[in-house]
Amino acid sequence: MTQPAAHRRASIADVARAAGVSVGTVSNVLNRPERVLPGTRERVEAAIDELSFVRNGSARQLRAGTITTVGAIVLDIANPFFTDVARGIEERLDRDDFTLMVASSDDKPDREQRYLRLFEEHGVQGVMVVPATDDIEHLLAVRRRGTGVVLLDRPSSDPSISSVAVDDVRGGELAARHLLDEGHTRIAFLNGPHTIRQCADRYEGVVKELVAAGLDPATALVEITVSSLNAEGGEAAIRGLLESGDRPTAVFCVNDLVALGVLRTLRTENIAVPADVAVVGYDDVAFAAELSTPLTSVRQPTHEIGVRAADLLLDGPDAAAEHVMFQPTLVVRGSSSAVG
Amino acid sequence: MTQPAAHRRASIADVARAAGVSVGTVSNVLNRPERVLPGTRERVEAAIDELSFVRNGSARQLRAGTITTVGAIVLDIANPFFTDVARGIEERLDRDDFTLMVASSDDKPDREQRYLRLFEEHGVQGVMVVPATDDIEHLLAVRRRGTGVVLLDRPSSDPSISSVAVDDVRGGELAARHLLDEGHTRIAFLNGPHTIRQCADRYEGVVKELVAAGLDPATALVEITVSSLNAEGGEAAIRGLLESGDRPTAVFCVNDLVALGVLRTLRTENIAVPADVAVVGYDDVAFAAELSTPLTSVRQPTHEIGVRAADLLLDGPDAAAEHVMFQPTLVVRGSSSAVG
DNA sequence: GCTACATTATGAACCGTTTCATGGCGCAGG
DNA sequence: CCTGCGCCATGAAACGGTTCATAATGTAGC
Repeated sequence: MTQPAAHRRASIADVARAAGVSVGTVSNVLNRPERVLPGTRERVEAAIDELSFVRNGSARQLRAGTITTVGAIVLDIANPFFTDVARGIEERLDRDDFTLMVASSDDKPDREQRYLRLFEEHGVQGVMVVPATDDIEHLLAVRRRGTGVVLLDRPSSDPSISSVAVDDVRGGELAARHLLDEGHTRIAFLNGPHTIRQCADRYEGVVKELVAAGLDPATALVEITVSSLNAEGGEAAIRGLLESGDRPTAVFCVNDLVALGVLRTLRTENIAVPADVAVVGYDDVAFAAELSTPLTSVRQPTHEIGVRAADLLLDGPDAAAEHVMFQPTLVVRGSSSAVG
Repeated sequence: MTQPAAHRRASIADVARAAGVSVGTVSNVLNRPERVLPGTRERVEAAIDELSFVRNGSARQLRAGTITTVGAIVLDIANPFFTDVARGIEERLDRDDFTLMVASSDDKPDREQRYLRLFEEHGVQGVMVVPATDDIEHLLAVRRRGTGVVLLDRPSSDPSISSVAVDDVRGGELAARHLLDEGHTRIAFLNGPHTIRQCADRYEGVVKELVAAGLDPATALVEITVSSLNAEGGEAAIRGLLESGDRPTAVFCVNDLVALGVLRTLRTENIAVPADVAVVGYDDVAFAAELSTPLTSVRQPTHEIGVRAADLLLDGPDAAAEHVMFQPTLVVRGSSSAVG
């Protein structure tokens, strides 16, 4: 009945007092109940209920040092690609009774830093990061200080940091090759900033393929940087392109959300897909196949990316860094091909 | 140059020693730099860099007691509805320099409990929860112990806990009313378990509307509980329904992901939508309008839900609990109506 | 030269756990 | 009866920060 002082949470000492035992015993009840006589244990448990005691995680961790949580920092929590990866991570972590906390950097380096620091300061076992910048020096520093780091969805430029990625250059090639095969010679690429490695790599792949086909990227390719990597960004970019007058015959979008915005806009503007403009997306999210014009997209093994990343992190900080690279595949549908 | 012992992170004491000052001074440099002479400050900062010191968040928090982080526990991190809400939360938190950690309960009460405990033990300012069960006694307990709690997407049955919800009974009514207006008299409702309040409420709304129209729910309505609240769940459920032989003329899905699975399956099976079977979803996610058969759906103000919830949490633990209830709207499209 | 006061730096107390050396106690074996 | 051992419970040290009363030093005013 008698609660401890107005706003202070009950501590282990309060419980000990209430149960008439020492703090050590309460701690034992909490952590190694088998070492405590059943009678004593019950008294302590009663006191815990009575005071509705909740362990102070900070104190616990301060002393014990470790915690079975890992953090994930993704670019955009509203992008199904990243959340599918997150589900893969969760599935793997669950097996080892680890927990996952997800944070979203919103492509912003300072937000990424902030969450990174937060995770590190709180002593998580490790962090999986989709970096918002090309420079990963800050991640190396975290790694050096003993926190596990796995790069998500982008290859590591450093041998000491593990990564699970998909070959984005190849992805760009696949998309470009397909559009070339369909007869397009003027392609717009609605891309994100090149500071995001995936964007730079996909661009590189596209250019490579154009050059291989004997085209001059300077004329055959127009790259537009979207304001945000989602449907709104796609919509704004395609509108700009349409208003500019010289409309390309094909649009390659850096992800399916951007493609969604493009398709939406083209439909509103009564521009036929793929007849007037072909559209290719990236990620092959769940709804891509069900759109009014089913979306051609570059598929990545999302779930598997998450699982492997968690694998690597759980291998522990002393395991040798590994660099997993998956290959993307192209899924052709109606948005880019009459046959699709 | 001389790093501290092999695997121990540098502590404030190490920094103090290296800089030739006391620990108190280091702490001041960290927290109130203006109180430290520039010269001293620089020496300390140099030592911090040198030792690549990172504050121990647990120790800091143990003493300081507070932390500017809030947690969110949603049912499914891969559901755009929840991540849109999360973005709303983030946007609001950002203004007050709070950070958000998201966890996914996967509809599982024990996972919800686990994350809840994790958040509470680590002393977050508050938690926003989409409860996986009808019983929220455990949330009340958290609240009583001084951690802020806001119910997300479901009304609070308790006056002491704030909530930001959308009228789900009304949502069910809107969907049912619409299908009745379209002439359907045998409706399948692919629903989640009634332990999830939203599911129970939407069911109630459907039944209400059927009764109001003079129909007997026992014959006019068949409720099927999906195995999971996503496309796979929807697919499995509709397959079961098709195989059972007596196919209803309309399917109402508890969310748009389930509806996506249904649409996908119906297309594969060459069943015309809405001619053979009408489909209505819930949430009006971004892609709903762009599907091959644009999806009729009950729209909820996702972003606004997140913003308001964060508002309430940031009001502090002593503010009076508030119960915000938004009204859903029906967006009619081609999946349920020829005119849509 | 002395006092009053402002500015900086100090170091010990404290936060709430876990851990571990220590001690009390009962019991079996000799 | 004594020894040795196993079982429980104890209480203090330790984790790494923050905070605060206090000390040291410098400066201004009289």
